[in-house]
Amino acid sequence: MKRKVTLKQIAKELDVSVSTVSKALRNSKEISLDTRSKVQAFAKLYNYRPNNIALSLKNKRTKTIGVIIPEIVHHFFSKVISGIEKEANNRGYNVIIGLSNESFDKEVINIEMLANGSIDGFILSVAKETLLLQDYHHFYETINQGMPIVMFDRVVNEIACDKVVVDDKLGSKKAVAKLIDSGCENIALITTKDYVNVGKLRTQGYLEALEEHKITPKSSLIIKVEENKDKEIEIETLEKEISALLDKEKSIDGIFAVNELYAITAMKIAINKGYKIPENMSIVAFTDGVLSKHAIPSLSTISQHAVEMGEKSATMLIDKLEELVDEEKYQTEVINTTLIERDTTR
Amino acid sequence: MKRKVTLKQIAKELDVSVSTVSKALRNSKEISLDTRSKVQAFAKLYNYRPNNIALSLKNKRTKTIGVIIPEIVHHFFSKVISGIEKEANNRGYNVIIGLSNESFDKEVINIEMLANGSIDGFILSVAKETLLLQDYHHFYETINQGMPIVMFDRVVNEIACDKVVVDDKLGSKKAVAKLIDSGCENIALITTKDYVNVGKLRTQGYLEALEEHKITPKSSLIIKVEENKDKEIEIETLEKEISALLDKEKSIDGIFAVNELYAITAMKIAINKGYKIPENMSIVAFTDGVLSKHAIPSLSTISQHAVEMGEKSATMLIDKLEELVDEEKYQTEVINTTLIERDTTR
DNA sequence: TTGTAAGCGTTATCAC
DNA sequence: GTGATAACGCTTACAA
Repeated sequence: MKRKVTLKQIAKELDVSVSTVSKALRNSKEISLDTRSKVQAFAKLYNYRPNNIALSLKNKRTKTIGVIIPEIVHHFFSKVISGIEKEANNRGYNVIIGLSNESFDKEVINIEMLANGSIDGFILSVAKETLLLQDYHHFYETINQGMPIVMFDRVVNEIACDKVVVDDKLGSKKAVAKLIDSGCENIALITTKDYVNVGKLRTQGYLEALEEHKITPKSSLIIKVEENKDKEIEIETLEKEISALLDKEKSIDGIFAVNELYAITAMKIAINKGYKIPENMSIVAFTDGVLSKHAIPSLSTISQHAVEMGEKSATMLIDKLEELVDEEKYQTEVINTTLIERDTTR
Repeated sequence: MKRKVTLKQIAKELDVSVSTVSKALRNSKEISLDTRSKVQAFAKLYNYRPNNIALSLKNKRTKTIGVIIPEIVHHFFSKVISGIEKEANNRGYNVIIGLSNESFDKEVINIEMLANGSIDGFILSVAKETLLLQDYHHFYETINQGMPIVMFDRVVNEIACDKVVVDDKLGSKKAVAKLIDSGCENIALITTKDYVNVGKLRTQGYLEALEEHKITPKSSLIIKVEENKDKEIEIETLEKEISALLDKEKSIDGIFAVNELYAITAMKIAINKGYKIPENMSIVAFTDGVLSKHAIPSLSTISQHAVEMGEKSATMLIDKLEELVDEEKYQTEVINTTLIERDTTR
């Protein structure tokens, strides 16, 4: 086993000084061509690679980005990460991942763990619990220490930092408009409670779309799901609510759900109840993922372009780190949504 | 903006030496109680946190694990990561992610990037291209430098390192046995080409299960999918093959597919052709994921316990890093598979 | 009880 | 053209 070789060892072996080796390897013309080639040959032979940690300490930058997300077993977030990773790697950065599991404490711990020199900046999406508690001290502290943050998707408006978001309201409007255009007149909404920002915005989009088309929203057509750590329970509860809704409101001919899973759940129940999709029931979901694509029938969705969100977040962060952009100026990038028409709409 | 405070600054401020501060913070009783509390109070006030990079350099360990996987937008891999992350965090380690995108070059680059001091050890699943090229020099070099590797799922048998695998053959046998037990007599197999190890093993399991039940395998019932970087094309091609197969072999009453997507694809076509599932067509997939769970009807699968694989991998790596286990002794952990019976089997 | 100095691996500055 | 030295932030053996 040959341990990693260091400058010191090369210097000793070749009987020159460490600084000579260092310069020779960077091909400095301070050093004679003779020495240079000798050193370089030796380094190559022993497969010398500079130690990143030493470089980080010296340069006060690690060339790595910290990413904190609520969960990773989630199509949207893993897509965002793949976007971040792609852009980061292109620009010579590594990516270190922390999971908050939607917990405030884990988010704080993860941030503290990474903020002590391990990374140059954060890209993150805020945990639900944090949003609920509205305790943002860890973000403020990080920013105060001069470490830049880019928030994506679940952002905190009042914090001064770069942000990458989707136009949730507009996305919803597109979805609902599609349903209306294809002839739906009684469109149900399946959304989350309002404290999750995106749920709130998507609900607004639904309402506005109806109003713009002179349709009076009826609260009896809206289900607001209480989220549960145990998804099974959440979905079971939702199933009952949907079933009751469809039994009571026979006129429903369209459903807009704020995420794939709610939409799939609704579709399953509708199919069981004998609805023909999309003939007498159309469905659109926010958030495009594998589930929608491979469902039978495949679901029409609003795509959030997650990969693009990741890329954009990384670009913004790295630009700031490399001072290509004014340190004090914060931007909010809005990523477009697109309607993907598949088999649940006419 | 208050930049991060260092030992040096505290020392200067309090007019003591750096080492006194260092010791005081670690509550060494070498230092007078008076000084200790003074230093600790000051450190607390200024929210002092030791710089991880400096510690890493000093200790020659970073307390971070490098994970290299083929893709992250993939239920199995993201589950494994969540397992790794959980165990790593419990033991005070961070996780840094590299994606190979199934490419040999990207795998090599990622490993080289991280192997230069950034991490203490690797957990990885080998890229398909690497498997195909059978060029493993980057693994050998890493191990030679004294950096431990744990391979999971897609492993290279000939490399001496710890491994965590699933018993693919046995898992397949369970799946096929289930089909046979529930009355299927003509079971089709949808698998990958043999160079992907898991595809090969799963095929073997299928064959053995048939033989053990005195059923003669028929090659006409087997589809070997040519994988394609463009999944769309891969699936389109597969759709045609399945359709042709079902048209030709009317007696098929069961399908075993080596992954979810192949199974879903088969199911879609079978449904279109008027088969009733599971009444006259049963389906089981290897690999449990969201797709299976939420498909309509929901798919019976063989679960690989991905989270457990991740946890186990992390445990093995960290045990080795912390020398709780013999450095020279390599183990292969086999994770059990379980049959999850849902609505596509009787 | 406190401080000095060396060392982790690297690079930049300056002296020879 | 080469090398000694200091510095990045921290710990620790040893000296005072």
